[in-house]
Amino acid sequence: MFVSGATILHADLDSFYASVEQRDDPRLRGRPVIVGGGVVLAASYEAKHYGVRTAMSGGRALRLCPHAIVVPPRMSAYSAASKAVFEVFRDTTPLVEGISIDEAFLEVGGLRKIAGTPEEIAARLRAEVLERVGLPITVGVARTKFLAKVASGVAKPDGLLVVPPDGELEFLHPLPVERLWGVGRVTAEKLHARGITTVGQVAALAESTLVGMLGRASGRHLHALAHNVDPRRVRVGQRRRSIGAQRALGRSPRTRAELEAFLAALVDRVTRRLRAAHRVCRTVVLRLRFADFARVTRSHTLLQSTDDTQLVLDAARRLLREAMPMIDERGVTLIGVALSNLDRENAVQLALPFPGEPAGSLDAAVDHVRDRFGTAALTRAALLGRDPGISVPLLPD
DNA sequence: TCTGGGGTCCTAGGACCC
DNA sequence: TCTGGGGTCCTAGGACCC
Repeated sequence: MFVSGATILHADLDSFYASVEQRDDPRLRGRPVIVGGGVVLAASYEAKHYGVRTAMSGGRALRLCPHAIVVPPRMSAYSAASKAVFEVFRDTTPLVEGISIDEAFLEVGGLRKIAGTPEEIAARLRAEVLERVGLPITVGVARTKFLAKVASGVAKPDGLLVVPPDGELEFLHPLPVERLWGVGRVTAEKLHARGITTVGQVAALAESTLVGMLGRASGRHLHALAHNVDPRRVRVGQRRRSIGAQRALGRSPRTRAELEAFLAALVDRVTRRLRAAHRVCRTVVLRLRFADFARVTRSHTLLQSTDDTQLVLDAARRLLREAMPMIDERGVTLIGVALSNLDRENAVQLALPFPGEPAGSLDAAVDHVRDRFGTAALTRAALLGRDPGISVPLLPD
């Protein structure tokens, strides 16, 4: 069925973590609440009124709002609240695309006959989230995802805003460029430097001009958004593309042994999550941050996908060892591990008679590849085997 | 301002293939 | 010995989002 009109909802919980805290502790209601410690993870609207913002340092936040109440985060409570809210989403429509712990897109275009107009559905959704979970939520309704997201941002907090299809550019063009999804500090500064502050001014530029300023992808993206061109559908069942964990270390120097212990704990955490999700990874990424806040990554792609703690740890240790000179020189303040290239098998593994079972010998795997996929696949497999200690002969065509 | 933890996507160069 | 075009994969870095 072809659906037109403003049928996409963007539902976004307001100051999510802080709202959960205010819900669970009546003494916090109506008062400025900051969730976090070193940095602000979330701030209630009472705190935002004083200029407190997410990701701000705790010290600065308390200078802006000295009487704020600081509470430590309770991730399991937020996770449970998120699950309950997503249940309400899925009771509203099967077409739910989660974006993060506290926001989602909902397609409601097919529900007009049974559930009413998108605006009616959105109003009911807000009432149900409040009644069933006890949290305020803002909903933007528009014809495109991007515009629905902009609408919810403008309607916050605790609001509902519908952008009618015949009023899209009138709504969009007066807004500041920072409202565009994908425009952060760096891009905003580049635009400001050329005197561009509104979406309308961006829309007046040629795509080639924007590409010249911001690069190909960003330029095209921004050009499309400024003209409200966004053909993306609401998609269910989007899978995660990486899984990571990290730990801030403070400024005190760390020994190699301490770093290895942190690394092992991180690898244990991410591989547990990997297995719980029934996924496998092929690339292990070590993340480091130094005292001057510069960041680097070092990565290694395994010959075969795995969910094994020890194999991932071996790779992570090797990366850490190679990075030690850099760490000794600059001092490390954060260590992290990410697993990516999820569920990407390679030719050798595909060719094994029993996928997941270790090959008896690499020679056997090589024979399988040649027999079943031909020599081209074998050379590809050989490339993947450039790991130290593993040699696969490169055969001529 | 002195900074957490979890993600996504894009770019660019080198190595290699057909 | 020098020459092409189109493509994939890996690695590293960066901007951005919540």
